[in-house]
Amino acid sequence: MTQRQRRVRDRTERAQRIVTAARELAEAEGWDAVTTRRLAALIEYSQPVLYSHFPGGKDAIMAAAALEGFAELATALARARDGGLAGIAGAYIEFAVAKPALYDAMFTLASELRFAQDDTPEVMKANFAELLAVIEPVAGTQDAGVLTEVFWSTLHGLVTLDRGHRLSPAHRDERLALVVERFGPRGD
Amino acid sequence: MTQRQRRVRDRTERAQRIVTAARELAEAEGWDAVTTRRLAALIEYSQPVLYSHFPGGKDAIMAAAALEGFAELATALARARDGGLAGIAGAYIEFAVAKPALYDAMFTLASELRFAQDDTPEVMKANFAELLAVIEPVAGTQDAGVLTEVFWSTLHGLVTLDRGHRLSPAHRDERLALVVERFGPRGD
DNA sequence: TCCAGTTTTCTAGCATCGCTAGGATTACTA
DNA sequence: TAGTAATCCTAGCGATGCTAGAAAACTGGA
Repeated sequence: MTQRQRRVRDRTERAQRIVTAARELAEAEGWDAVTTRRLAALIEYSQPVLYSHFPGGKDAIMAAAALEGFAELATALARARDGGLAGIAGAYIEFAVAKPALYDAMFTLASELRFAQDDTPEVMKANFAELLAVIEPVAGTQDAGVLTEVFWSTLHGLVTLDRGHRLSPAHRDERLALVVERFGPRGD
Repeated sequence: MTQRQRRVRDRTERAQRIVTAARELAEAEGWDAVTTRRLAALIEYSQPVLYSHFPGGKDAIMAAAALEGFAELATALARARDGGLAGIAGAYIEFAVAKPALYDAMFTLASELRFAQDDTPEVMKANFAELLAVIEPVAGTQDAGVLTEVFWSTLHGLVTLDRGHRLSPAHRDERLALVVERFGPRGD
């Protein structure tokens, strides 16, 4: 029986190696360079092995990578909770800059993952909860949930537009300061 | 000589037909369905003809479509200038909802077009100018240019996250109202 | 009107992609 | 050790973007 346990352990290890290889390759050369053939070569197995682990194919591998990303982003945000608005906004942007391919998998290329659904994984909701925890104290009379959605949208927009060379690189810090000021407690 | 003129006119007309066909197909079935073979069939010419018009291939065709999009967005924003923050924000989101594939070509799939460069087309700058014109009166002591970048990021984030089913569909109007309130003139 | 020369267009094919069927190999069971 | 079951690989399918070289159409001067 212990042999059977070793076999399933080997399988999960290999699944992890696939996702890790995909992430590294994506960060190094972009998701377009992540082909099933290159992945198979990296883990030193043939192509169909990938499909025994991820029946959904390449999309499923990207979704698995994205799920890891959500978990990592959630812990990064939790660590920055004490920093208030500026802290959590900075942590969010820092994550997106440090792992751009992963961020893409999470938000722009995730055709499989859905938010605000019943089957939405907990790790995905955790990110929203972290943002909400920081927004709530400064929401005032406004709906904290909706305000969190807007706050999140601003961060996401800053990240994606900046990466697309749409924003002036010189004003990066200024933008962050403005976000903190605009989403801070109202003066009235 | 007039025959030569007719020939160049035919060529530009055909180039336009290519871009138009690409846009219609993209809005109907997404950019993945826009293949060079289907485009060639739609304009009733063979595949290589596309490359005589757009040496850059499919990416160049998407870039041409994106440029049309920037022009159309600029006029839509200009028309909404009198509506202030709420008007222009609503016009921006309405454009993105009405032409989602075009919006993707402009912002998420445009690997060729660059902002904030010397060779940035005027139509792309015009969009920023329209937003700036509305932000400027409410910027107060803050840098209007940077504030416009943040305001734009918020709109872009709302659009992309909403399309990715990341935001609650029920709160769409509430989010817009919150944006207008947060980016309006400060109360102090 | 006919015939070079130029331009335009098409046929055919290359390399690569995601993905899968079917056979071969290995490991487990009795 | 024979039979069964799980595992893996070879080979190939259809489709993609793109391109070389042949074929066709148009041009302008005898």
